[in-house]
Amino acid sequence: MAWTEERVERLKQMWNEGHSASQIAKELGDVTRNAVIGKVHRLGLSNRVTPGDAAKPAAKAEPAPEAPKAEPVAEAPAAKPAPEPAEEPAAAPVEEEPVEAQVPAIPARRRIVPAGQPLPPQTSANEISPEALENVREVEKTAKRLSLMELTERTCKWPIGDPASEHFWFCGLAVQQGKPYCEAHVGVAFQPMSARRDRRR
DNA sequence: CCCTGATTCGC
DNA sequence: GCGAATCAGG
Repeated sequence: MAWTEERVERLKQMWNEGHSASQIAKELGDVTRNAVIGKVHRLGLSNRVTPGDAAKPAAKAEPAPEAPKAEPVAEAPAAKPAPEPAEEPAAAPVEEEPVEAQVPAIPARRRIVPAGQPLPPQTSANEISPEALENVREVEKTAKRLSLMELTERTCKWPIGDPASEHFWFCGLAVQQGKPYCEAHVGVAFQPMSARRDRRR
């Protein structure tokens, strides 16, 4: 199918609205995302401001053979439109991003746990947001209940139940890209440092 | 592996 | 002009 004015118009609109090339392709029909991207470029659109895409150096295939000079670019600290958490990691030198807890929040009830493995993380209710916890409970009802052997790189590895009992399995839902857990579990597994300090005592 | 956009180049 | 193939990155 050709690029009629109508379709081009639709393309422009959607592109400017922030839809991805594949989304646009699906919407228009009879075109691949490649076709859309190609058209976008020929139309001179392209570098729109995609949320989540702070700064993308678009150089690669044909790097200028010139000596790479370090330019003293006055780069703004990239004011991210993140109106979500009003959390401030105190006045700490931000190295990368608010350090996340790499390990599921372990219950502080270790002392009453008989010898053995630590309890599965989800068995405790600490300072995680109630909504998140509620969400997790709901999600766990639909868990795939995978065994260790059934886990793959794209299945949520959040443990559910007592590892020593028969009623133990892994969530198994689709993981959030990059993360080891599904969305719901990522929500309770990764806490900002600020929220973790001084739990005990 | 899923996805994103960017670029190249034969058509 | 078109877009598949490919590349680069998340």
